[in-house]
Amino acid sequence: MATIYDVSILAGVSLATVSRVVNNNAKVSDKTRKKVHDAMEQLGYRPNNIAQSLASNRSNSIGVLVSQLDGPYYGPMMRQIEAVLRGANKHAIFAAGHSDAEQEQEAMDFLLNRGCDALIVDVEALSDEYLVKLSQSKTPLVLINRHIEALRDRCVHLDNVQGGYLATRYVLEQGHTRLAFIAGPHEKLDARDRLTGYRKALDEFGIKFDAKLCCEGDYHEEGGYQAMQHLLDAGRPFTCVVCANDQMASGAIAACMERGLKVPGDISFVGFDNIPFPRYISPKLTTISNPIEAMGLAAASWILRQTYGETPPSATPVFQPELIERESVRKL
Amino acid sequence: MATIYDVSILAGVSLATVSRVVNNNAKVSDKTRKKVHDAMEQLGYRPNNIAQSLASNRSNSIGVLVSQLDGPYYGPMMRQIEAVLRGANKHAIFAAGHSDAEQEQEAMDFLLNRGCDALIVDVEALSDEYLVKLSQSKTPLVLINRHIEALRDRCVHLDNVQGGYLATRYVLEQGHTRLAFIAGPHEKLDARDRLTGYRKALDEFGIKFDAKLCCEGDYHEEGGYQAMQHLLDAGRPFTCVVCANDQMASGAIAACMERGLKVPGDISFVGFDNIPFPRYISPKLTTISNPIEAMGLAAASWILRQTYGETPPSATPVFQPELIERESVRKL
DNA sequence: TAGATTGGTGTAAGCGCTTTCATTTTTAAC
DNA sequence: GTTAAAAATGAAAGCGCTTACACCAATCTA
Repeated sequence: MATIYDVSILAGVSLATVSRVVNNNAKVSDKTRKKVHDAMEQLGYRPNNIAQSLASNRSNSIGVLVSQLDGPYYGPMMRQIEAVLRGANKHAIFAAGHSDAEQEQEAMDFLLNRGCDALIVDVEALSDEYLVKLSQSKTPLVLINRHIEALRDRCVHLDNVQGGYLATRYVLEQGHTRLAFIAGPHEKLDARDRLTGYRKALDEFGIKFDAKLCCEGDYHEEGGYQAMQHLLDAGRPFTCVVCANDQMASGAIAACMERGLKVPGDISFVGFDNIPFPRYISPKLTTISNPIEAMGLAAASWILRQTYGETPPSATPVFQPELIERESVRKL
Repeated sequence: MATIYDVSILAGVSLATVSRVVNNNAKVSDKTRKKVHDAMEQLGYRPNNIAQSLASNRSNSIGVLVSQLDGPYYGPMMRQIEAVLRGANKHAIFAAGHSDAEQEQEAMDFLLNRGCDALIVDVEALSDEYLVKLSQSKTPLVLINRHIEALRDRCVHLDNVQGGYLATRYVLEQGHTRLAFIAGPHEKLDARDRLTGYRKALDEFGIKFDAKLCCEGDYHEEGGYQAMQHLLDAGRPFTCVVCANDQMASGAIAACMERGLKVPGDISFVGFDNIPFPRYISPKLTTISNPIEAMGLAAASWILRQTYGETPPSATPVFQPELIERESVRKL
């Protein structure tokens, strides 16, 4: 592999000059620039990223810590982040935290050790204090799916309360009055927020919240399936289930089907997140949009500007959910 | 940040000795080792990965090139790869090739420029010749979902012909004789193989392949949906559809539902890949298993041994698909 | 025309490690 | 107690690049 030295010899200039044309960051005469470009081309020269990083104290890598690398939720976000970063000739190092304090911490250390220039982080178990402290180090940081007031201009998140509210208000408007709720894990902020939105809408319609009709799931199909069994076995009547995400809604619907219940004939469903799959099941799932791709884009752009840009980025916006009306809710 | 130099001063030893204890790769007396460890602890020393890489000509990163970063297929594979690599204190750099020659080439260059120590590659558009040539460079390479005879010991792939065969044989055994097939994109090898398996089973049962009942999709829900519309509109009768993957099967089932056709009452379906979602729709999809996680594991382990291990890895096995019988096929 | 700019280029000192080779210390053998 | 072999350590030369600084020539300014 040709080095910058080889190029400088062939072009008849100094190392420094070659470096300048590679980085395009200082005055070089057109004539010299051409000589260098010709030499680079002739040698098939590729800058050694690692040497660049060491010398410049920049790794050109951004650490991305998410709960999991698979699943319908993080996939699109990662895709967007990768695309934006690669477009800027940076790269992402993805790590999975699995919603567990120890694993999240280990993943953070891993990324920090890797010399990431900045971090995009979606963690649940790490404490606010830790994140605030981390944000004060010189490594830029942006938080996804989390709202910490002290870090508000670097939190990319959805208004989950509003989402829960929209979903619930919609079914109430359709005439349902006996609602059940399949919640996400209570330790997750977004899950709590979605529940808050649910209760807010109930309040607004003067319906009392019934804890017996609120069941906690794991955000996966299986959890929704089991929660639905509980709900059905509890003996309390209801005509509609609001689910804290689409995956649980799918599991819950499967449970109904198994018992011969019609959806939405007997029971109506609203989901949350608008993941691709449930658009293709019958009935098509009415749900709440979650612009995760836009959030990934926002996070990556913010980080690029903050870390490598000349002008600092503006504060990140709070993303707004919207109702996506399909076929899983019956009008009463 | 403390450097190796700081540690050496505090411990009263030379740089070289500190490096030895950090890498644990040469004889160091217990006494010295302890002094160094104490000094490292006291200073909170963390080796600078980038400097290590430059000096040792090892980046400790493995490039992973897949078609896409999202979707039910690659997610689990990436998760597995990340877990294995991180366990070995290496990291993956993921890049998406989008099944397009230009983008795949660009992604390859990107990863190569990044100084990856090895590559795990799932590409469709890049030619066999290119890959063979690449494999002759000093960067170890393993191919996923592809079979190149010259590189057979480093191809991690599923026996897709067998999978297509199993799916088809099963429905034939259930008494179906008029089958349709929704294929994957013909430019993809695995799609062609699955179709080959389908035809093989038809042959075996003495049923003539009918091109009118074979429709190409895009491996996504939408493609399956549209292919199904075609099939239904073609006017040729059939009782069962073999789909080249689960996503298309889901889309196709949605198309049937929309027309009021019962599944499996009117039309039976088999999928392929066993992705999580269709287990939770009604009817539960009968499909062919695809051990993508095991394949990710195999690929990552192979690469670790090949690149950093003392003993070279053995040849990669061909993974075998299995039928997963659920509820979407009616016995005639 | 002297002096001050400015643009273009080169020199060389690192960045924080690894690793070869030489040197010193310890151990074992007699 | 010698002496040779083995074990432990240190000195120093890079790895391929960036960048502060120095330098020289060309261009202005008055």
